[in-house]
Amino acid sequence: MSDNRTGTAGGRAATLSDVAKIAGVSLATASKAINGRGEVAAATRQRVLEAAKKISFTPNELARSLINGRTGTVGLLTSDLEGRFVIPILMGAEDAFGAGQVNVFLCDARGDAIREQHHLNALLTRRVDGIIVVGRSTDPRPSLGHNIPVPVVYAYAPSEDPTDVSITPDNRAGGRLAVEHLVACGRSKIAMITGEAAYAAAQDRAAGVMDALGDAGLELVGRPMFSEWSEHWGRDASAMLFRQFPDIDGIVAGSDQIARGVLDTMRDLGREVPHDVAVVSFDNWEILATNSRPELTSIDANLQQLGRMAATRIFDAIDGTAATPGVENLPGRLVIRGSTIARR
Amino acid sequence: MSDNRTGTAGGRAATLSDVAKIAGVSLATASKAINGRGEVAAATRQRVLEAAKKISFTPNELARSLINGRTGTVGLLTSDLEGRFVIPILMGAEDAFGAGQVNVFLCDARGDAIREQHHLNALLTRRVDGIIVVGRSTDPRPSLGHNIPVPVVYAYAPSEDPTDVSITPDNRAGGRLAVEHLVACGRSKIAMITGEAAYAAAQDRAAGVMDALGDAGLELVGRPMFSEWSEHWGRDASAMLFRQFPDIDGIVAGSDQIARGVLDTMRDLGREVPHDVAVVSFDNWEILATNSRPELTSIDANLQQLGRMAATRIFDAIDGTAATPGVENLPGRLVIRGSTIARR
DNA sequence: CTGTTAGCGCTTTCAC
DNA sequence: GTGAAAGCGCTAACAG
Repeated sequence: MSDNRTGTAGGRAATLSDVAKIAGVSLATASKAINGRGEVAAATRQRVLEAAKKISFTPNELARSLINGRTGTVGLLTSDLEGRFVIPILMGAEDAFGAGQVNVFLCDARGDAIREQHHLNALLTRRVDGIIVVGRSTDPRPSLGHNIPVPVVYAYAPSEDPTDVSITPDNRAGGRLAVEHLVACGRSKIAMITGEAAYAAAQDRAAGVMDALGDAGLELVGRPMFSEWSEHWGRDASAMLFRQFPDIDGIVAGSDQIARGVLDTMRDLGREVPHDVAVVSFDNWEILATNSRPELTSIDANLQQLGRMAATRIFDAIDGTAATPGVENLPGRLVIRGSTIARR
Repeated sequence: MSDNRTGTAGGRAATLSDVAKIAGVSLATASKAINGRGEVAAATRQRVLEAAKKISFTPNELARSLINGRTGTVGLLTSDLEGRFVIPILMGAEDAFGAGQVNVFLCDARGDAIREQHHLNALLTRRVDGIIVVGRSTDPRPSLGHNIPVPVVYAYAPSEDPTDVSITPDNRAGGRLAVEHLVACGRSKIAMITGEAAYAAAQDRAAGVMDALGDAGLELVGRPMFSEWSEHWGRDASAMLFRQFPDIDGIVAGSDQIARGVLDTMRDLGREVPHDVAVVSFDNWEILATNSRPELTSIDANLQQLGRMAATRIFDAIDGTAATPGVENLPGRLVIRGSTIARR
């Protein structure tokens, strides 16, 4: 049953010339037959394919890559330890490339510049066709520079260098979306509880909230409350807020985690969500958003699409279609659940 | 400033023969100098290195791999969509290999056997040195078979085939750990709320709980409650449970999510945690465990170590040290927080 | 239609 | 010490 030189462990892997020998043709013909290229007689092709199957020949992509200068691999360089952003982006990229067409090297730099450099070198040495850099916040990050021989796209965290290609969520538009939805739900006393003021995401979302409130002829109740991106802060801030402004009827939470905290406090305070207070948040992290009471209306950043777009940019750049440099802002989408509109 | 053939985009990448030409030496000498091999005169080596730097030469790993038969890459084949398990495992593997030494292809099969096969082929074609298969539950999964020319290790989900090498969390030991801790905290009326009975994780943890209760001369209050792995179920089940057995003083939750639900209900019922009821759960998913009131005592599966071990097994296999086939159970560790011992 | 030949970029004997 | 030459596995002209 077992051939003397199958592809199985132990013996060296079958090569194209093994196939050619067995099929009784030349190397070139075997190559053409296997790749469906050139004009090969049907019978010959058949013979070659059979030989290949017999010794379970697997073409060596390394050798191919060496010739055509393309490896069909892409590096994903990330500092997103939790994998919360990077996984959807990776999936989007795989989708865009086509499963199995392109493979992705995932490198976790753990927020360490030296480790990042190591990984970058390794990727270049492996001759990846392109690199997607995924940051862990939407704050601009240092550019890898322009000495990189392959296209680079920055996803989630844009590059500080405006001549790089970056794609990042449009948090300002997201902020607008949140408020417009609350207003559409008949709310007019709206407050905002969000994460650390140092984060661009916090600032951008707040700016969008302000924009939309202005457009609706409303004013924010109190000031945007910036602190931790945590449930604890959501609980504490909302307690504080309602002590001062008992008539609030809508809250924009800077993240699903914060919103979870807000819901807790509403419960403690005997305020019913969404009847008394409607809550909308950001991230649409399903594990948090769909397990609360009620479930959270949240703004999804469309990360999978972000990944697809990043992959497409890489592709275009490889094909010579230079992508327009600069930061592209990808709008999010509102996912409506029970925290703004009661289920029946 | 810019050289005519730097490694920058546009011109073709610098090759070793470019370096050799500039340094005025032969290809062979340049190779030796760059790799610190053979006896090369110090002055010559210096000259070569300078030439390399000048044109920013990056060795082509493909060519090297083609020669020595090793690529320094490993495939991580997963069906864990959320990345909750796979990311720590990936990090552990990177640690074991050494950052930048080995790169990891992350392939998401999305629970689809066909996609998995595609990815597997792609990995083999790329000549990875080994494959780590990461399942999304601890239930045994189908083997990839033994026709694979590189070592394969199954992590998290073991292979159904006992002649494969698998590493999986020891959930039974985890169940013991949970009960032993509750008992140490002085609890004796212990109940269990967990996820779907069809999951090995649910069964194994329950078995461990029973073991430890027996050892302590105790009996479980009621029967283990199996259903969804969700906060909702945690809330509902605990409400039901306390209606029937009001004197429960300890609960083992099958996951942090379930525990979160339990905490919610305790709050609604006016039971204080941990004073009236102590709660211990599984997964130690920090985002859930550290944001609840009180924070959750939880059993961490040591996934990062799991990844390290998987990587080590791969290494050993590559080096010819065949790993012992079979399933290895990795014990978890108890992380104590406020849900079992009150903070002061 | 098929085979011969020349590489892709690099390492590695083995002479000099 | 250094270099010439062979070859990793494959593709791409070009002849036959």
